[in-house]
Amino acid sequence: MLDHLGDLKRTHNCGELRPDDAGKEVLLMGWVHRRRDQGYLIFIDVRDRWGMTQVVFNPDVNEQAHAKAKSLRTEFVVAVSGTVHNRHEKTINEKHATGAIEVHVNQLHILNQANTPPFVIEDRVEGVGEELRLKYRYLDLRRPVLQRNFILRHKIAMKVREILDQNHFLELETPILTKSTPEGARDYLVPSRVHKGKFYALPQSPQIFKQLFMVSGLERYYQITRCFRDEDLRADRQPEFTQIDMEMSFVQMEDVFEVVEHMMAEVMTLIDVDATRPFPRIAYTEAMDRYGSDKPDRRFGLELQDFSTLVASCDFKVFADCITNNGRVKGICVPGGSDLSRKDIDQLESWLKKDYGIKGLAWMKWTDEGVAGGISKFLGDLGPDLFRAANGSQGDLLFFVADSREKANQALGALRLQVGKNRNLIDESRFEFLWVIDFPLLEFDHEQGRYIALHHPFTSPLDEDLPKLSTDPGQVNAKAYDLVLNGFEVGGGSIRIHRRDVQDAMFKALGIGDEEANLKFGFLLDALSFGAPPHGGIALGLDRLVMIMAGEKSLRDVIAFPKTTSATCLMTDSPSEVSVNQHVELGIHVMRGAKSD
RNA sequence: GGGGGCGUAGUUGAGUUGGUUACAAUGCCGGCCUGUCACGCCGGAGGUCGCGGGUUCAAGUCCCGUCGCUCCCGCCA
Repeated sequence: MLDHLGDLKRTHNCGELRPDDAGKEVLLMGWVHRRRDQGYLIFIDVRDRWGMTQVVFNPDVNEQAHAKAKSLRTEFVVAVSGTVHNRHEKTINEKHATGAIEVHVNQLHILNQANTPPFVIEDRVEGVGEELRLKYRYLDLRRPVLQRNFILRHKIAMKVREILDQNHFLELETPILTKSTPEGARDYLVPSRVHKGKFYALPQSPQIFKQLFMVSGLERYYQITRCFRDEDLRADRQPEFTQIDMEMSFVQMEDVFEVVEHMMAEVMTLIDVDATRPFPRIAYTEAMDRYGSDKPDRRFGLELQDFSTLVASCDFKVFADCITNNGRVKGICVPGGSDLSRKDIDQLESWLKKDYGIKGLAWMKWTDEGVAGGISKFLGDLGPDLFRAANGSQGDLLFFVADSREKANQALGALRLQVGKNRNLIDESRFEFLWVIDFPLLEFDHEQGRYIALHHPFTSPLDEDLPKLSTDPGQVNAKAYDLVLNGFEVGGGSIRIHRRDVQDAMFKALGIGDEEANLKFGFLLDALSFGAPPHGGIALGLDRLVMIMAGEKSLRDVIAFPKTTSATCLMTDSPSEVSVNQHVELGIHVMRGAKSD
């Protein structure tokens, strides 16, 4: 029989009672975490968001409550009132903050029953399958580890708002139902009932709207807002995610860096990390050359080495020919890597060949008997020279990739990360911020036969590169920047184009004609012609930031109701089919089994 | 779109070369227990081996297909 809540009121939460509270009459509410029925004594751990408190049912204290407690099961919702007692020395539980006290219950209210949960509500349930956890997400979210993540997420959002408010930013909202734009990620579309055959798009980011706020003279904007991108998922990519979106007027890159670094440093104090400022900066090309990545993880070394000059005229044809064909011979030196087995190396090689299209992964070891194995026999005296060039020492292993600069960088960048993980070279206690700057404005898309914006089409070119926009677009650098933390891109932004003539030139370079530009972005172009101030900003990925700060490996652990890798929700079973009536109302005809190219 | 891993009691896993009634832990149910805290002890229930097809005298095990979860490549201005 269930009890009503009535006018019962909590006096304390389950995490706060201490020996000082001994003697107090208290009332706790929460879930039955665990039941230990000793026959005479019944111990129950009552759990709420704040912690866990042991309550004791003793027939000598209250026989009725003791009898009622017999029926309690895991996850029942209870209210217990009783007296706080210090535990005997021998029975103190050091594992819990409340472990020195217990509540002797004289009244038990069972507020709700519970089915046996499909998995134990415990932190150490690493084994529970993702599928179950997602289906019963509300139970998964009862686990203290996940609750900690969301408490941290809340604190981060609060801190962000606090700092931005201090810096005179206004929190402003932008539409969720908006206009589909070309360029960029695939849009999620929403059909219009009123205008059949027409669609809204969910925002990939509020990019254009925040620029319009600047035109409006609101000067400083921010928003913690949802963004949507219909692309395939990864551990660090969900179809809907949250950005800390910011924009400021009358600023240069340095002003944006200043605000963001200040904000991030404050945010990091929430996990007792002291972020050293200013954050280091690295040019995009240097990042690619040294780390093989535009988001380098600087918590460990293993930097890429360029051996091209050394091997240019060597006898090993693979290397020499590669250099002759304008390629690069690069590599990484793995400290102590001579213990890698042939099998380990073969696995790495076949992975890199498949995923990064390189022709092969060469290697050699510096063993007790000198440089040996792999390609060392083709290199002769050059072997030791290469180890020296890479600052290697005995016991190390050198990996080589001979390919185009881009492919070599990309493959070695992936290898560097893999080796760093496999050999535990990454110090998880470190938090390394990094600005990546000097991005190219455009990159040539061979499939489309035109330039596309590397960042987005509203990114300002460097002032000095402006003339090259019409003559040599590929050589123009952008006023764009990414914020990288521990190998994740946690933010990206730019100084925007605020002049109509420059925006026109940009669209021209992108091969977007006047007509198309007007159709897609006419309102922005108009706005730029009414006195738009110089402005710029950034968008920070809140989910990724929380994930990294919480020490989690997946975005799913910091998003309350995340999607699976196939973009479904196992709890609500969305997406789902809708009635034909709804199709008709929206003017939609569904083509089953239709395939796009 | 492509590649890898996983799928067996409620849950997490084991299951040999294809061979009798599919195993363990935990959870669940019942009983016992006055200091437990991942309580303990005794007993019990619990299975469409993801799904479909094939090979075979015989399939959890081999083959083909398919679905789901997951990691990666492509994609993600």
